[in-house]
Amino acid sequence: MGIRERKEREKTERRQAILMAAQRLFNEQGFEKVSMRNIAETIEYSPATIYLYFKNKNELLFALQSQAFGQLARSFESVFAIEHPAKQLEAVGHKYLEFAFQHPELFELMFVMNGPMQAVEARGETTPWASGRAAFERVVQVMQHGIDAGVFTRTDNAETAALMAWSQVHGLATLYLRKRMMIFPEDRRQAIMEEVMALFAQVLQHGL
Amino acid sequence: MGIRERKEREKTERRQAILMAAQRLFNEQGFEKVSMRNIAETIEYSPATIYLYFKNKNELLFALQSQAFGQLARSFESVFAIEHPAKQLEAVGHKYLEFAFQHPELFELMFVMNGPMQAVEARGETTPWASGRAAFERVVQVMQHGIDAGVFTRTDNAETAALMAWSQVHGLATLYLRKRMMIFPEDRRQAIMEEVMALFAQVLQHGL
DNA sequence: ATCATAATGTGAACGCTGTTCATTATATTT
DNA sequence: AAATATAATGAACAGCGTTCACATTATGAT
Repeated sequence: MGIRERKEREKTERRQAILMAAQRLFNEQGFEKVSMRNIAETIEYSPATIYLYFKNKNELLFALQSQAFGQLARSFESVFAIEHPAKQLEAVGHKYLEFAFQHPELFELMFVMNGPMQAVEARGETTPWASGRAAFERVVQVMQHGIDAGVFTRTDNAETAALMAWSQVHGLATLYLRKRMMIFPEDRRQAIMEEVMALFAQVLQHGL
Repeated sequence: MGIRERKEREKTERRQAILMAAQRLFNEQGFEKVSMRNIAETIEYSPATIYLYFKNKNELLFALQSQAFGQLARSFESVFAIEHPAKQLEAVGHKYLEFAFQHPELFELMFVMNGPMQAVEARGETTPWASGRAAFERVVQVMQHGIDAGVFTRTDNAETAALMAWSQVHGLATLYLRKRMMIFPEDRRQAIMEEVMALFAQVLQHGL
């Protein structure tokens, strides 16, 4: 009897439907419109029903965040075709920025919102933050490649160097997305960001 | 008749009392507890009364944010005593991190929350974001000093270079405060951040 | 001192939020 | 067909920002 299997399959299908509805709300309406009631409405369920599939909103956001980090990590994959380590690292940085600009609301979920991380904390130390770690690991990999190739010689710690590069680009992205670039004229913001990216690439080579 | 003056003074005093109450709530209870109702309760007023002194919550947050940026800018002042440009810049970075760690909730208000920036947007293009600009200007000043002294030679654009340095430290601070350092073991996080800061200082000198 | 006017403060309400729980409806098993 | 297990829901709670008709208090003019 495949009833048990069908039930399970249907259950995960409904779970996925909830996640997709939430993702759509994120992308189309912004994170502020992602309420349990709005999600419920788009899948034509009662708000209470969602709680049969997710313990609470934080867990739902966590699941969504994990998916989003998967997307980001996948978007990094193409850069492994590039050989020159410095160019490769630069490409990762631009992929990161591209993702941030194309999915600002998902980016917010991944790096700004409290909800998903509270879910991680609530789960205790048993389950680490796997999706975030996996995405970061790709950058570490790129950095290690540069160290092994003898292009980056000032450190042998790929993790620290990767975090430095990540922080640089992440800082730029968040300052922009959180509207803190308002100190610059609107028509100059894009150009300034590109200048910063170019300057950082140069600094990595020769210093400032 | 100094009645007019007294009235005005009393009005600004009450406005200030509201801001102080809000600031206290920020620092002691966290940004989530800063509700109009909680602010009203701590100054023993009705929630509706606050709207006689601030158009809405966003404007209140904006006023608070401006004060906080003033604090940050003031905390930068001591570094101007340092002569060597690289050391000076490094000191600014550490002051920034120090501020972020000592006032995480204010930092959130300054760099993460939407409210205050929505107030800026609502005011239209007439009033720029002065408090943020002023704080950034100090970093530009430090960077310009380094360029003029011939220590930083790879660019003559102090603003771009300042934004690069700001982004680097800001990215590190936000990743930490937004709990995205969870990919590292808890007891290693502090050390890793210091390693990144040290590495960046080194990279500014010689590249990676 | 009395009265009109201006300034200041408030209670109650609206629609929104996440979440819980007793109840109802549906599907499966006996 | 009856009993049981699964799935879904309506209603409620306490919180949120905000508005507005109303009440209170302080000022100015007579």
